[in-house]
Amino acid sequence: MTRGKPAPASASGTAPARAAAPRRRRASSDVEDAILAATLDILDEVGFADLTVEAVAARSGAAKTAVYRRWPSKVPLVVDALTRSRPDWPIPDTGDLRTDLVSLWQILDVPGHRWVERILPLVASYVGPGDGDLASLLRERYFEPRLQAIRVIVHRAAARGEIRPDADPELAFDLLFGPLAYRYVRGLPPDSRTVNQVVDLALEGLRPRREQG
Amino acid sequence: MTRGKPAPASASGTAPARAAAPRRRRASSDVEDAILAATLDILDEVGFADLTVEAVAARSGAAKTAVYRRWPSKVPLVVDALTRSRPDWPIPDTGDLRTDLVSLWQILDVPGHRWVERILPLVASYVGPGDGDLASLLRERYFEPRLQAIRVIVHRAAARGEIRPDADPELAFDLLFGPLAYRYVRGLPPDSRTVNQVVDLALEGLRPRREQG
Amino acid sequence: MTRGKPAPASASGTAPARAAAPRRRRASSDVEDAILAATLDILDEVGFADLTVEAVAARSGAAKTAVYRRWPSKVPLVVDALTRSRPDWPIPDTGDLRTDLVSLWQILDVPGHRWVERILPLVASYVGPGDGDLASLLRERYFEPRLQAIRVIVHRAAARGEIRPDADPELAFDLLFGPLAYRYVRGLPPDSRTVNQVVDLALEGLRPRREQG
Amino acid sequence: MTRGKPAPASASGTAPARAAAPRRRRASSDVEDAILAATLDILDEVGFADLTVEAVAARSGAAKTAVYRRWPSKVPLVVDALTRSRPDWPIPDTGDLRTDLVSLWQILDVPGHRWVERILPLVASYVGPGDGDLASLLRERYFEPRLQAIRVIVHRAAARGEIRPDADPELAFDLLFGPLAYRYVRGLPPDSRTVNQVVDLALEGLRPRREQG
DNA sequence: CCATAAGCGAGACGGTACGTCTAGTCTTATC
DNA sequence: GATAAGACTAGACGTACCGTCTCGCTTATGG
Repeated sequence: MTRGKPAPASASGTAPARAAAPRRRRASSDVEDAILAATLDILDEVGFADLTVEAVAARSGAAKTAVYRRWPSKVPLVVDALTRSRPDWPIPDTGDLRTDLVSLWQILDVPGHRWVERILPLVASYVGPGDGDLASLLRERYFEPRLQAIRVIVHRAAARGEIRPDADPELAFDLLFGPLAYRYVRGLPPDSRTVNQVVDLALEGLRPRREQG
Repeated sequence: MTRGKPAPASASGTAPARAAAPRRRRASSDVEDAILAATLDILDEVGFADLTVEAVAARSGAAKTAVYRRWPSKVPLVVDALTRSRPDWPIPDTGDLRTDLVSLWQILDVPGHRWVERILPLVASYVGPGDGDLASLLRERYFEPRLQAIRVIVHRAAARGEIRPDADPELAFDLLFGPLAYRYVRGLPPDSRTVNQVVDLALEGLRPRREQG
Repeated sequence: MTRGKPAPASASGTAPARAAAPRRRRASSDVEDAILAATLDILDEVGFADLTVEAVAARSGAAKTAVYRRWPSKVPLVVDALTRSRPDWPIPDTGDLRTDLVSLWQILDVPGHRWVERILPLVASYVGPGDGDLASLLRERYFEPRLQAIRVIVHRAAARGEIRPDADPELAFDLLFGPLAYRYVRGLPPDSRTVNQVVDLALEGLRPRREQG
Repeated sequence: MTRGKPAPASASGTAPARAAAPRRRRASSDVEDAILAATLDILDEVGFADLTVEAVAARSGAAKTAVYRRWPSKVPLVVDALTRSRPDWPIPDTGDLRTDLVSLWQILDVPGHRWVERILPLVASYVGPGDGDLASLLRERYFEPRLQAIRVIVHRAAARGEIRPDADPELAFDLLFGPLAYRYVRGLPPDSRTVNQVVDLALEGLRPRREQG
């Protein structure tokens, strides 16, 4: 038999009798925005592990169907929500490589940025090699903009003669973001002093100054 | 938690941009016929319980809207589909009451008739006392023609002196169709032998012959 | 990725530290009884078509899992609920066939009997030929006891010489229950007058009285 | 609503009547070993996200109870399984800091080592600040041995005069493991060339060669 | 004869319920 | 007393349809 509420069973089918129900329907992009906003809210409140699609739907006022129509499951939804907005942060250009790198991290790792730097690496670790499309999305929306910022910063520094011309920005990227992300993993979130130290080491290495003389 | 494909990232949605096929539109009666035909097809294939309006729309090539514009729900749709055609079957007139009744059943309960006698009683049981209009439709289109046939047959038999003049055709109707419909309910569809026996009993009762001598 | 609430994450696994939750668990047969009772309640309230497994679980205080562990879906559940109790009604023995048959129907079709005679034929019509086990259950629990009652009544009547000795009880069964069930289908529930008429006709047929003289 | 198989009609339930197999009982440590072994097997097969306690119990032949008696949930179980064995790997001592660091990573990140370096950082990211005991376990069993190895290596290098005496081993640790773990997160597992480059950069920084001349 | 309104296919919308899966708890009977 | 087995409550999962509602197009109709 039928699920849901049955029809009012009005006649055989001769009388149309539109009863003019008050239910409203939102535009598609409104629904999408509401879902993504609810996702970010819930991420903030309970974290990634305890976020459920059910709760996202309820919070956003959308039907579960509306969520699943757009995202096949939780991980792509969260990735999309966290990386939706175009990167609008500026690439630091202070004239000094060290200051640029410190500034970049400070710009990115802020509460107002929804803790993206904190949550997304965790989410990323759920993406296996089989999820090609999702991996691409992550690369394009998350890693690539950050990598690009490093490229610009490193390129400028090389132009200034601060570093050797053939320095690899991708390694610089890993060397900056890797240790700081690792600090979150270790349960010791990096403070500004740590960021400075990491940048220093990334820049200067462990060798004593005396060898350089 | 499985991963899965990411959203197509539908670009916020300014341009709907339906390009697609050159949509055709059919005449209203064509749509109606297609829907009813699809309903009967699907009834044959999966039965009443598993028939869905969604499938009817898909099969008929109509939009769900087009179905709901005409019928408020599944039950009225099925009733309409099953009883649409005017009763074009002949009322048997063999000169013998017993033969008339057996013939009547044989005329009605044929595969080509879409098993109406089998399915419709089930559908009818879904119609509650609150569904006045639908109940009326059922009565007019299904029960009344059959009852009328019995009336004619019984009247002729009474005129021939085969039965007592005050015999109630409505009871005769229940007494013929009831047991045979019940056989379907019991999972033991009546064969022609059973039909004969039912008619015999309906006609002669259980009394021993000796009382009649 | 875990579903549901995460563990309180107490320690590594050295400390069990059971927090002594107040949740209680019931014995298996209690759960079964609660589910069946809830099923009957809901059947009474909303009818078969609108009964949902979800509601049964909620009403009974059981988890949906507990329902599905025992019954694969709604139809078997309802059949089981409606036919669970052993038939404890007496087989009438008034010394008169006609009175026995009328009494039998009056005994069965009572409100206190949860309208079994009304609902179960509808439910039965959902059981297809493929549902062998369910059809068997129906036969054993519903049809067979009624058929057996007819057998006893008819046998006694034959012994008394009221009817001919070779009268077929199964046909008598169809001839009594069929028309009355059909009356429900037609939306005209039988009153006691109708029951009397059906029994009379089943017994005496439509033959004119003159043959009896 | 689909039909389906009826319930086995379990006879109201007076007699439980467990016949079954003659259950054997294993020693406690056997059970523990079996559970941990099953955990590692399943981790290899389906990864952390899709590992379930249910599957671990089934694979190990233990009851779920036996698992929950020892570990409160999946994360502690996995942490325990991955870090159970005492660190038996040697701390490299080649006389060269660079070679020591490369060797250390090669020793740790081997397939036979159950991909601990790959999986555990992911698992660790599930451990929140509230999970004090679990965080301690992680630190003691995973991070501390690796940190200690770095301490030894760095200390030796400082003694040899390879690096300045006040170099911070903890930063060296983050600078070595962070970027490599980050490579897994980015979906680009580090090959030996990458390990070399990371070590080089960690050691020499981005400074132009001219300063060294 | 052309404008306009009704009806069309398409399909997303908020929902309900489905039947499945796993979590973590608790009972039972066995050893 | 600890065990294996497994039923229990709880609740999220992802799917199927429900009946409603835009949305542009197409085609009759009526001014």
